[in-house]
Amino acid sequence: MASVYTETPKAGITGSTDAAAAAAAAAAVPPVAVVTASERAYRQLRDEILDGVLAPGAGLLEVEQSDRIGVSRTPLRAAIARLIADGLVAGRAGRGFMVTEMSVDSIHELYELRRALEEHAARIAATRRDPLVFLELREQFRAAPELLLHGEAGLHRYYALIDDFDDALDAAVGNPFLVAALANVRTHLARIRRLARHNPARLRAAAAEHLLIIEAIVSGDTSLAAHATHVHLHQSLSNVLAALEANPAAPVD
Amino acid sequence: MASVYTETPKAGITGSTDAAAAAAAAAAVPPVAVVTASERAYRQLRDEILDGVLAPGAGLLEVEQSDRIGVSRTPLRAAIARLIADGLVAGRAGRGFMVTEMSVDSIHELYELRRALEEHAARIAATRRDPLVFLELREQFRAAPELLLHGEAGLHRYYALIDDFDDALDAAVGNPFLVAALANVRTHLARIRRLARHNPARLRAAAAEHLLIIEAIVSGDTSLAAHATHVHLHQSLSNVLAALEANPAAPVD
DNA sequence: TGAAGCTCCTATGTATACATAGAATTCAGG
DNA sequence: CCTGAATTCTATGTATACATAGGAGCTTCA
Repeated sequence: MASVYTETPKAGITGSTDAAAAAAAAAAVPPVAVVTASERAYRQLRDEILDGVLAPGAGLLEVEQSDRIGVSRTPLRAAIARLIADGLVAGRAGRGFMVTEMSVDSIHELYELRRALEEHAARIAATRRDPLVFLELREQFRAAPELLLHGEAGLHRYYALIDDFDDALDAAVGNPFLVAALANVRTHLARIRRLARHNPARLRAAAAEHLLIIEAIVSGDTSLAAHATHVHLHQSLSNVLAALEANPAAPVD
Repeated sequence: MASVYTETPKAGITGSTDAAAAAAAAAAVPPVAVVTASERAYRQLRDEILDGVLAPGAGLLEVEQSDRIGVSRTPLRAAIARLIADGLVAGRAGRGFMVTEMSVDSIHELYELRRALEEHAARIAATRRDPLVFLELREQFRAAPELLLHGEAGLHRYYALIDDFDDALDAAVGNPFLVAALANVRTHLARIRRLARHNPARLRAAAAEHLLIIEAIVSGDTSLAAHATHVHLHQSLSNVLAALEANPAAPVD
């Protein structure tokens, strides 16, 4: 698709860096910002579901949503079809569609799949990785705890760092099937993260866990990479469940 | 839905007879085959891709396909959207869509994901299985080599048996996320199986490998279940690659 | 003859009108 | 007052007409 940055009307804290990148991309790719209506509808609905703006169980009516987003029913239907494929929306028998629920059971199930995929991915990455990339990541994660002392901006950079790690893992794995499966898991994970965020102690511990995984990958220790990933996911799940226990109410504001 | 057989737009001379038949059918079986047009289009295209009737790399034009299948472009677009989500179809930049290719590399990649998922599933099944189900399956697989001596019909029953095994595995796992990921893998696998079928010796060996997995699951031996699955997948991949080596040409007639 | 530009054409993207099934509501009867 | 059935209403499923982008082919000029 043409432009990567057509949405996010309010982001852009990094300013000039992003602008420069966008400009370079635009120069390289003349067909600017021809994002289709269905793409816009898909991204907006997806973001809103992931952010909890559209709560689990919320009904999605075609006319209502198409009117709200400003596209006709046809592209909106395409968007909903994609969301159904993502598992974020489910069709109700006769009465429209709804945002899928995320029960505690389904969180367990999601993490079970996540374990299978990420442990395997970690093993593979430890074999096929580009050492330089992960050496750089190691430095970043060593400095990560520092980020957590700098408020909201630092938090954002921390999360961006985790995204970088995920990207590096995907690149090292180099397997489109596995990467796609991981992407699907991360989609659902994004809905869960909302519940458990803002826990500095946990984030510091998570950084240390990531660091161990990275060191295992750097040194090519497949077994340690897998086991460290297992431990990390165990701790992550525990944290999520504890957060849910403490705040059983629906996470939507 | 008006009629299930809308494809004859000019029929309708029989009038009352059809109406009576429709009424009788509706009375007898309320949930009558009200398969939507998009569902029909999806299934037909999917089957044709999996069977190789639509060869990898083949172009899919909306008008052409909608005309051929007998639905309008709208439901056909929905069908193609689902196929894209399945990874069976990819959009080409400006020139329509095409059936995705299956290179030797992508076969390796698919089996890498398959290993991750099925080994994990086997472990889980060995823990959560219903013993009776797998004891029954064990009997069936013990008798499986016999099936291979009875021509085409026996072959069909053999493949049906493997489907039963997959279903039992899914049921034992009881994890919608994992089951969905497995289903996706099996979809792509179906395209590969065409290449390597009709090899009685391999099928007999595969039955023995399945038997070992089942026995591990029955006895709750998680480690053996995973390792036996790994071995099975290794042999399966080897067989596929050997078949490809022997017949490098595209399998499509 | 080659290359560059233009035109046409094709195939997707979008909007809208219409058909239809299922749910909710309401009305009638007991 | 409750129950049942018919009706209305709503929301999806489908068809089709129109808009538009991108490429292929042709034409023209050097």
